[in-house]
Amino acid sequence: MRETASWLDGVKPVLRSLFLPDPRQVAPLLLGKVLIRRGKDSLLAGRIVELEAYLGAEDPAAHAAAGRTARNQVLFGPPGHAYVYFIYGTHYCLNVSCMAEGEAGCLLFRALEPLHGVEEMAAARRVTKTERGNNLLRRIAGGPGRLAQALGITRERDNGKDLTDDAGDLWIGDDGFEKPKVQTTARIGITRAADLPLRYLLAGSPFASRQTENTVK
DNA sequence: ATATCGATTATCT
DNA sequence: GATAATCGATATG
Repeated sequence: MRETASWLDGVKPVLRSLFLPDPRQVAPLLLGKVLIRRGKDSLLAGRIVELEAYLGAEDPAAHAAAGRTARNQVLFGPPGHAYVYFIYGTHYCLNVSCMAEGEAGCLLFRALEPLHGVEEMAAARRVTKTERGNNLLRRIAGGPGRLAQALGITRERDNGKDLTDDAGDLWIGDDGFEKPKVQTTARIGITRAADLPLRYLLAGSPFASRQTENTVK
């Protein structure tokens, strides 16, 4: 208990105003911040090393492209809130809403560097310790579906949560990490507007979802 | 190392 | 009825 409490010393929740601009402006500011999940007796945390921007009506790849629906309504709400969707019948993905109410930009969390609660996250992911070096760590949260599973994120539990509220159980903190060098590439895994350079990486991070396709555009 | 494929369901056409 | 912002397994060089 004392262990986990002390880990959060000096970690302050980010301000909602961080999420007010266009997600393309927010992404470089959000890289290097820490995503935190609090359980009853656990603290899970990882540094944000990979994000993708999704825009509004002008972005055919965005869930908001066709306007407001039951699924995507959080995107049209105030900034700094969790939009969680279920995909391929198997995976959850976490986004944070950006821009003012009524505008639907967001950022998809694509990879974390595990920082705290590694054993618990590994167990949730069912990865074993037989692998060496960063391979195990990368398999814990190196991908949008993986990081959601590592932190136990589901739509039912987390959709709509305020990620700037450190009294909640899912929030984003600033631990004073240096301003990161940012690398930009095309987005991954989409068919529409696949060429836009809207994927943002903490440059050189070994914890990104993929090590190839990381060329600077 | 890269390529291809199946899983499995909420959501939208 | 088709699709999807993924992942892990399997096959192949």
